Amino acid sequence: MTGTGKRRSQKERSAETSTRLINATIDLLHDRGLVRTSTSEIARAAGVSRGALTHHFAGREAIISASVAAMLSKATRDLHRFAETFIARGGSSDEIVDYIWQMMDDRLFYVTMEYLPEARHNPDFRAELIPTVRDFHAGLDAIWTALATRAGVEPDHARIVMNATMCLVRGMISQTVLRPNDPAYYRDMLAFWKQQVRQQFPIEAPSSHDSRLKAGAR
Amino acid sequence: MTGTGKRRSQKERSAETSTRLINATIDLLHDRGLVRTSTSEIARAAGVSRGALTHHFAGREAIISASVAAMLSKATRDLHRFAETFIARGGSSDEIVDYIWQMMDDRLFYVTMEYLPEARHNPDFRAELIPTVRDFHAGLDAIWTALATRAGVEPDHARIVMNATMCLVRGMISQTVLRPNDPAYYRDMLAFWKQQVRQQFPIEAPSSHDSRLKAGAR
DNA sequence: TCCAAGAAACAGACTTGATTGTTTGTAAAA
DNA sequence: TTTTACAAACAATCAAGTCTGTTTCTTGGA
Repeated sequence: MTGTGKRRSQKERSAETSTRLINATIDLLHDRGLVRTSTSEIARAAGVSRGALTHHFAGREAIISASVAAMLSKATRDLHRFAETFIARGGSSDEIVDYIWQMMDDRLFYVTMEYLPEARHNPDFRAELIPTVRDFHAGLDAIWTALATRAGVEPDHARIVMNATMCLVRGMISQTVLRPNDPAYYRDMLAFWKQQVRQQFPIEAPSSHDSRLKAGAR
Repeated sequence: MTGTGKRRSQKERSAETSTRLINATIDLLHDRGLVRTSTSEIARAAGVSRGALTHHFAGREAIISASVAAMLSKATRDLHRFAETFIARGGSSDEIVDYIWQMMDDRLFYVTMEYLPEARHNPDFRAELIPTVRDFHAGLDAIWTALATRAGVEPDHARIVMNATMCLVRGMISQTVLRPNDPAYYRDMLAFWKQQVRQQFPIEAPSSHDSRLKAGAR
């Protein structure tokens, strides 16, 4: 796909296999879970040998950690991109809640649930992740402070609402595991929350943007 | 401890070792995590042989599943006990939120985080848990419908607030993993939430009950 | 420009350690 | 004496790390 021609620089080869391995790792974390994600399975899913994996990553923990960091970095970039357009067009709080749900429901928090226990019990693993998580939250902050400024609300208060939103969504996705196949439940709860948030940021709706995003059907 | 005398019935012996094994399993799930909880470790922590474990439980999955179910059942019993006194004395919504936080922060949701990934990827394991989880939620319902009736609020609306509370707390405890040592953060968020819930149940505070429960310091 | 070392990227076999389920043996209660 | 509760050795599996070998690219001098 990428290298159609025969001759590729080592940097290109290296970068591609790294990416393939990392993508395969995220896929496996999501589809089969951390405990079922062995280095052999990763190599197989990436279409490379196990030797290639050990060449690029020091060990299992290293490739897991790198993959999670890559996923978080991507989410952070997306977040900043969203913040830009959001600020430019003066979006509503509903939009933010919808975006956060979409983002978290699109594998992000499912994968997070996989590695959280490991992060809890493995200090090295946790320490390596915390900076990336901080960056992610900085991205969130950019959006919410914009909303707060526009609504004339204390940034600290906006931050509480932001964090509550994140916690709520985390909890909702956690619940999908033992309460599956109930999209209406999650839709209604998100609707309730959007209404609560609206009350915290009393802004006149600038235009009727299409915020009819549905909570994913699980 | 339990059996000081020498001669005990087989039923007694059996029940005690079972309990010891289950308690040890919960302890290990909480302290070291699911992946680090081997059957040998469980037996060692329970002070019995691995043979005893295999005699009482069909395998690793069985003892994990039984232990989690036991933990949930205990939480459900506690919930019903709380509901009784809560209804009797006409407690406030703040009390409920505090109780839920306490309960979830007292190992319940930390252990839950350990097995959620397994439940997500292992249909048998999940299927065995769902009924117990349902009972647990029925216990919650008892409390919130009492509050709703007293406040003259739609039970369905109370249920949404209840579920949102559970989700929020789940998300908060999830976050403690990658945002540790910040008790003020969790305290403030819980305070914010209590205020939100209060607005949903407009009741005159019957008496100044002592609701100054602190969010656990993590 | 071409051609050798040399280095980097990859492939695959091998070793070791841990863990699970199984099985056989023993003590205690029915 | 028969069954139940427990103990401990055993066998098989599996995954992670290590190591050795092969291919592909890079580099520097003729």
